[in-house]
Amino acid sequence: MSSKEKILSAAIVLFAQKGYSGLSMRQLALAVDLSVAAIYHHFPDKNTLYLEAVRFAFSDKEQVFDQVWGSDCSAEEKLSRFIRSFIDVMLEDHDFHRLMQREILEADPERMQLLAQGVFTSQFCLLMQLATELAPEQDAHLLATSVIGLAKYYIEYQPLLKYFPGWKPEHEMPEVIAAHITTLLLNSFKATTA
Amino acid sequence: MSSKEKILSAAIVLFAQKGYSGLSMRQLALAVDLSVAAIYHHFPDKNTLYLEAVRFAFSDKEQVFDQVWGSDCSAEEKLSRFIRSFIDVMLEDHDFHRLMQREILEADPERMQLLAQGVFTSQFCLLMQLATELAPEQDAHLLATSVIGLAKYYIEYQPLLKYFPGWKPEHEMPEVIAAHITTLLLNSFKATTA
DNA sequence: ATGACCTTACTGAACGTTTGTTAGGTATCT
DNA sequence: AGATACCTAACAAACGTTCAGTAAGGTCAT
Repeated sequence: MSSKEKILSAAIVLFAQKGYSGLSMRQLALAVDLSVAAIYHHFPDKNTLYLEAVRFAFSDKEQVFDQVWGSDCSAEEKLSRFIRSFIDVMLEDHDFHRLMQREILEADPERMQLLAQGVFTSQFCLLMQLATELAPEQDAHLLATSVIGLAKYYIEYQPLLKYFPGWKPEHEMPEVIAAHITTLLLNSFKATTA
Repeated sequence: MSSKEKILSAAIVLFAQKGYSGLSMRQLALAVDLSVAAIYHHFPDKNTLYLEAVRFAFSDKEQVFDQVWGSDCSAEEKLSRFIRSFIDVMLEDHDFHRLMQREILEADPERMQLLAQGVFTSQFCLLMQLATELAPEQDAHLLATSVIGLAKYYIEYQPLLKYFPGWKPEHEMPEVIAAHITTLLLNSFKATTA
């Protein structure tokens, strides 16, 4: 792995942990065992380093779900598998998830557009297509958003949810969350088509 | 309004915008038209100022939904009203919402516990109770989470969602979002009890 | 009523540290 | 010789924090 890549992947982790202004160039330099000036040899300034780190983190997240869409099973089964894969990815790659949360918080319009069109569009379209298949007379965009929203919320708010009454350890298990969301959605679709 | 309150309410807005390390004491002092030392007269240091600001922001959010729970209508209608109120509050008090997002990102266990038990527990319990009423054989905690998760996601991810294909301006209207979520959930409940 | 005294709310200036960034120099490899 | 990858050392600016001082307001004995 080249120094530049080492810097980028360390930056992803640290920016995700501490945020843009929370991470100093010296801390990053220390983490990759280089001098500060060495970082400035590879990147013109902190801001473009951050942008490149974000782009780097998002670069290989596109084709994770190919096995889901490729499999030839029922639409219901596809939804179930997508939800499960989505939760797994988000739980696995925690840094990616937190970096994304920070980007959403920042909500810079230009970067939002880049993120949407450059990274997630194809997945979102496939999900909308699946939604249309399952509930033809409903708004596909709203439905696709609901699917992702349900899954994302369970993961993002885990640290808070565990302090609410009625919480059980199983509420943090991917298969339990996935099963709950899937049945919730499929039940809803069943009612609308009936 | 006292100087202390003026500092706190300005801090809420600015911490929500820039994050903890993104806001300097000098910037805050400038915003409230006081000297930096004046702030230190009211608060021992930046960290406790932040904590007090968070507590201040969350302090009067408890009894917003009293009219929802107080009204004597069907459980379905109550769910519909709660979702609508929840979305309205989150859209209205944007600073509160962003500050909460930042707190979740930080995910400090002690503060999560404080937030959960001190601020949101009663609302969450009422929502769980409603969920049990609507779908007795399902996990109330998971259901309550789903309700909030659906609503929150639509608001948090608005800046991103608008760049996906199939987006329409109406997807940002509170009544449209609320209606979609409500029917989605009620349909699901209908299927499970049938 | 007045001067002494304490508290409260603030100010300007400074403390030492950390920040992003750069200049100049040194190896290593083509 | 020139490009590449790195270093140490320094820069000004901004950072959180503190200190000494001041002006205003209330309290209280005289």
